[in-house]
Amino acid sequence: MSVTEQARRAQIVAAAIDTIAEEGYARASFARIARAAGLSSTGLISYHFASKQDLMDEVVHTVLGEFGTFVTERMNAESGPAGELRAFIAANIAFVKAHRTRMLAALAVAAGVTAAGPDPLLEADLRGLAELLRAGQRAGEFRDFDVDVMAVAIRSVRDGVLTRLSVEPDLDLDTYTSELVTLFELATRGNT
Amino acid sequence: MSVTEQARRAQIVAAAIDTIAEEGYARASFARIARAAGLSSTGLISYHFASKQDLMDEVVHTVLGEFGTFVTERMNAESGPAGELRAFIAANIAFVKAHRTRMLAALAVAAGVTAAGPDPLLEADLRGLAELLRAGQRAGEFRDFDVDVMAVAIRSVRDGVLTRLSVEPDLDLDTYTSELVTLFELATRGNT
Amino acid sequence: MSVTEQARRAQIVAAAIDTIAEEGYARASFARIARAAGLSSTGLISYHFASKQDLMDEVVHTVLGEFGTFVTERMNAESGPAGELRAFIAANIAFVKAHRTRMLAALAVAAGVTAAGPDPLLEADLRGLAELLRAGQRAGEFRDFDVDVMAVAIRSVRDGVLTRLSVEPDLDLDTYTSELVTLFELATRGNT
Amino acid sequence: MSVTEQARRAQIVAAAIDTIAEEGYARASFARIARAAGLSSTGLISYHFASKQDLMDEVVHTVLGEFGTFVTERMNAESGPAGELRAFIAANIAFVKAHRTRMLAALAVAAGVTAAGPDPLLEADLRGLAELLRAGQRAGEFRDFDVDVMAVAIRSVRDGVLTRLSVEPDLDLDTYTSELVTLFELATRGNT
DNA sequence: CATGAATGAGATTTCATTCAT
DNA sequence: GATGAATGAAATCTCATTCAT
Repeated sequence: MSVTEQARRAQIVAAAIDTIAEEGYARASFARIARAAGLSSTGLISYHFASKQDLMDEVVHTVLGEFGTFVTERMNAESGPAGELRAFIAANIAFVKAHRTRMLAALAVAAGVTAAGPDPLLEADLRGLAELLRAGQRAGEFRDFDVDVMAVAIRSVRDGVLTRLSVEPDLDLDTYTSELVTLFELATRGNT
Repeated sequence: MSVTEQARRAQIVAAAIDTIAEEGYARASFARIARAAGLSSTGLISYHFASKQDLMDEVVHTVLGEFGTFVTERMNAESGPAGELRAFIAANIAFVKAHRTRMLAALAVAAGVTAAGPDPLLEADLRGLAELLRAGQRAGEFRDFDVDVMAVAIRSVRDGVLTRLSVEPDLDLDTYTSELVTLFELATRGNT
Repeated sequence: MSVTEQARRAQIVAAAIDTIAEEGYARASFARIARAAGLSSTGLISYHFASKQDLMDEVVHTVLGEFGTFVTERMNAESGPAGELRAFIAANIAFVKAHRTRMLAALAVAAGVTAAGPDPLLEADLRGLAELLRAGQRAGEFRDFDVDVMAVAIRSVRDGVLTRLSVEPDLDLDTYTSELVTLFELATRGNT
Repeated sequence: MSVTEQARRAQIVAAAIDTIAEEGYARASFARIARAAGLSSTGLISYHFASKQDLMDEVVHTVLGEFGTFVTERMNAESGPAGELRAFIAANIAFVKAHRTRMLAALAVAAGVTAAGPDPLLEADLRGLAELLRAGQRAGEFRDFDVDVMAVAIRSVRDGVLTRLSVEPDLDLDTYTSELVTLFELATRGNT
């Protein structure tokens, strides 16, 4: 592949990422991507990519490639699993912080997680969860963590299990239940 | 709103849920929903719902309403925040287990979480994470949890933070980093 | 199927026939057919026909249906194979005479015979053949037929064999050679 | 025109013939022809041919040139119109036998005869015609020819007249009717 | 001469929505 | 309330042709 071709592909991929991040995956049509890239025609995208799927594959590959490099570097700086896990989590968030739109675009394509507007019902749920956690802290049953972060974590895991289930339909949900109950018990319990 | 009207709306919402669950959100067009509902025209959907957004709002409202009732009932059976949290987590998964497709449909609309096929890169990531956890268990640094569940949990939280970020762009990611590092340290560390 | 629907389909089929006849099969796009039918959008064609193939199938079916009825009626008026064959040939040409464009459109779709412009080389060929036939008449070897008709017939059979060959690749061409040589010998030889 | 230029044109024409023969005229795009020719760009075709029509003209010219030479040689070996006609018919089929794809490609372009799949309606027609002929043979009205060949011949002439009509719209169809009726009467009648 | 890149028109098809009956 | 028909915009993809290098 020539250097010009590579540059064009990269330019189109970048425009696709921006478009997905700004307008959502569903609205990331060739027309919008071409406009974002300053191309004269959607035909040019078809010229460089065999299909829309091909373009989206490259979007995912590009971002997850950067992401993987970023995370791996930070994990290698640590020794021992516990340190590596700390590094993994921190690096994940650090990458998200630095490349929010890129990462959102990649997940929108690969994991089907799109940036939906704040749904009132889901927000209420989250607030209710935070209140429960705060009550637990006041009662001395929970340690002193950030209740909003914990609420997001709990709900994220719920959603993550659901998504996982669509990939692996035969998941043993009883195991998930007991494991996750234990997980958050350990993560929340007071020091007593 | 008349009884007939309510019944029709419910019928259409049910068909929409089925269609989203079976064909995915992107393919849930009025034509397919009408076919699933046994309606003779897509015009009937437009007659009963102001717009597609309106229908989708009702889809979310319906399922999350059922979900809320289900979870709240199980939480009320417990007393004390710790018990309620356990009940919350267990009830979440129990509902998912019982109403997988309904819940997937609701999340597809509300949270933009669609059932994407298993992306090779993401699967590899998950396996790598599981291996790290297993290594930590062998080294005695981690307790004896199910590594697959924990890996899903960790990644889910990463994705959840990202999604949260698109709703609340000014999230304090440094707090998230330290809180989540602590969360998973407590959740994974050995008994020593 | 409602009467309105039938009428619309018939109107679209008629417009398709006209368009194919006037502009050729290759140029008979939905846009041109819609324009010919006075429709507001190509979407209406897609609304009434599942695909372009579906429309074209109906074009063929419609015309060949009319054609079949026409020919069969005239053949039934005769008794005995020789009379029926005469009726068949005459009816064929009579139908072509009356419904030239319809028949051309049907053949364009079904048999891949499109109205090509007069190619100089093919025209020269035809003239050469006519001259040969005229020479034979002058020499008394051939009977007194219309040389242009005979030339068209001979060439048509050649093309027909070729087309047939693409449908039935294992055709026994040696049989075809001897049979056709005999056929045209009988058809052309003088009365001596 | 330089030798190189001639070679390139010939190469492209050959690739066009192959592509038309293998994929059909409608699918013989510059992209496919370039690929078949092993060219790196469709631009090269445009460089050597003024337009697609120009290329197709050369396709026809090339094949019909070879064809003409082949047929003329065999006709010259005969003396007298009747022998020449025999030679013409035999040579036509012999060329078709030897260069089926080339000839099909040329006719696809020049005469609009493309290799269409076997249309059920047309096949039924042909079988009906063959049965009529066989009935005539059994009744002693027809001589002992191959009914399939005769059926193909009769239908080919009908199609040929139709095609002819699109080139020469003022054809005298009454003459055609009587001439063709006579032609096939002579070609089919029994020896009585 | 050859190449790869670019162009813009045009293809079929799907879609949410509107409207007369 | 329900139906079928119609609308027009927008989608992806293919195409012949042009042009700078």
